[in-house]
Amino acid sequence: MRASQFHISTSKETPADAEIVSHQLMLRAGLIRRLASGLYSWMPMGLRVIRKIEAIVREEMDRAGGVELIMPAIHPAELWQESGRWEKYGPELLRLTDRHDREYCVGPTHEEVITDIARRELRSYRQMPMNFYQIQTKFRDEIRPRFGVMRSREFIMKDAYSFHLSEESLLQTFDDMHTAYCAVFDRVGLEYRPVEADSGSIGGAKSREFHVLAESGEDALAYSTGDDFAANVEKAEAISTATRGAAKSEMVSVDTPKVHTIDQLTKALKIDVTQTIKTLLVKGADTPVVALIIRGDHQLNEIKAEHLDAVLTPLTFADAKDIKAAANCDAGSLGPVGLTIPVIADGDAAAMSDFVCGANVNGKHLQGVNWERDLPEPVIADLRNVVDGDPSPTGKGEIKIVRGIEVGHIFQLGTTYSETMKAAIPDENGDMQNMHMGCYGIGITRTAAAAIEQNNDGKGIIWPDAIAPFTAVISPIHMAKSETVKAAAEALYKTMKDAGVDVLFDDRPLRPGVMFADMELIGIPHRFVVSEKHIANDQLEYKGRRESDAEIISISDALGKLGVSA
RNA sequence: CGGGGUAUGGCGCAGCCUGGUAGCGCACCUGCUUUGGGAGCAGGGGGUCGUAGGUUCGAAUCCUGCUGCCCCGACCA
Repeated sequence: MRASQFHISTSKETPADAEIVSHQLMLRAGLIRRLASGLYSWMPMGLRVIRKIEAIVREEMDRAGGVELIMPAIHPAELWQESGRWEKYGPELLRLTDRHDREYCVGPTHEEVITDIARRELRSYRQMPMNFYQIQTKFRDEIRPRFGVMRSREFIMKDAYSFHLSEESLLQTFDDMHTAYCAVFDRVGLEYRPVEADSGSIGGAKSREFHVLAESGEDALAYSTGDDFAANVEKAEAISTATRGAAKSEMVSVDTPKVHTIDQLTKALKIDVTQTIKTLLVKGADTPVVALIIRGDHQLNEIKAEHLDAVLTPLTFADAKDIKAAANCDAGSLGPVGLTIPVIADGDAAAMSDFVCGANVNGKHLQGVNWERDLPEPVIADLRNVVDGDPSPTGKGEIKIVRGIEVGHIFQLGTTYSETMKAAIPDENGDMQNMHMGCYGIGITRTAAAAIEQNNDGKGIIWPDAIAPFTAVISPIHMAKSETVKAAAEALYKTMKDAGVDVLFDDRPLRPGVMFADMELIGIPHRFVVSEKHIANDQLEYKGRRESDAEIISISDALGKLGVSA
């Protein structure tokens, strides 16, 4: 591609409302342009990255036995009503009505549509297993789109759905997909980690997320130093090893005016945060509210809390009125002593003795509180986020926390959808069996952003070769003034094109500094500079995007730098 | 959804407090000079100052409504 015939649109200035580096660089490099909140155009330079990621995903999906199709972006409401998700999915589902007053939604995911296809198309166990996939634009009406294409409303996703006669077959495909996903992210060239995850609203049994490791990631991941355990913090089991000490103190009430937070409490009473507990009231499934107890320094894991039978789904914190009704005080003075509502405590909180908590009287806290003696033994459940240094749930090593960007997620759905949508198939004996399903997603556009998040420097993006918009750039110095430079650059361009290199020929009549800065911002991994200086010796200058210095090489060695031959 | 901020040329901003009819940098166009790390000089084009209303002789500026966008929050015990 000749730069003069392409569209390059770079900017020196960082857009004011872009927060994270990938968003800033995508805008500055002219990869994307914003149309409206959470809606982005992929400009020619950016689209090349998307196409390359798609190609890798497609190849690995095909290799793993996937079969590509494409489904509509707009879905009839009936299908979603049939699965029950028309009501369950909530406001993220963009609904619309056509001229005949029929209701539709813009597909945020395609379980309903594919299940409908499967129940019509798959009529014999002999056709199983089947793994359909598509690469397509999705829409989710996020409450708060941010970080550019990292969390946009419209985005490109590869979604695959597998159908099986048996659970064993599903497990096999799940493993195959795991392998395929690793192959994808290996090829894309990113540092990533597969982790155990909660399956969330989609439902189903087991799921695994693929995260690109990056400080700016929205997810916290826990891994073990002792073995290969890795899980999203949402999912990672907190192990309580503490044993309760004997009660040493009497329970006393102390005045704590204006103390509403754990931080204020530890300062006011000059105690360690690990002697305190937090009491959180949430709406209950059978009672108006339920009390959840965790140690003062721990954080409630909302996913774990939501999984408790006693807790209303979705998890909803009690409002001031509910709190007043249950404990006759404000939120800052809550404690478990004397409560008549269900009390569920995290393992570590239940193992405490002589602890401090709110007195359920505004401006008062209780010290020296002990389970059993001062209040009933609580129901014990895992309620908190794991923290750095926790023992690994596998019993080997301890937990470390890193941050990641979720770029892939694979689920075992089981028969959730096939049951509600009646997708059954006769087995060898002619008995109808609900299909077992799996689903597997990769955020194509998010992967591009994650790649930048992980690979950039002060000058701009540093694309991994596999997904760079162009693998190499030829930068001729003052080509307009030098026939020899022009001839040599043209010749090199032809050689590279003929060898199948995805090369950009920067034939724009620009000063060298401008060309270099542009290409470094855009992040082209390999640069070949053709100039009068070296041309007499049949040489040119090569520089890798990550390297600080250029090297002088023979023109005939240029292709070798890219690992290709003519 | 709650709170905060913001809206001025394609982009980034100043002007607003103290009302007098719009300016800077980048980008763009023309010319000359320059030419291996985002050139210099000269000239030029482009803005109903988000929108609707109000106050005023006069509104980018003051007031009100609306809308867009951004940030924070939705973990507080």
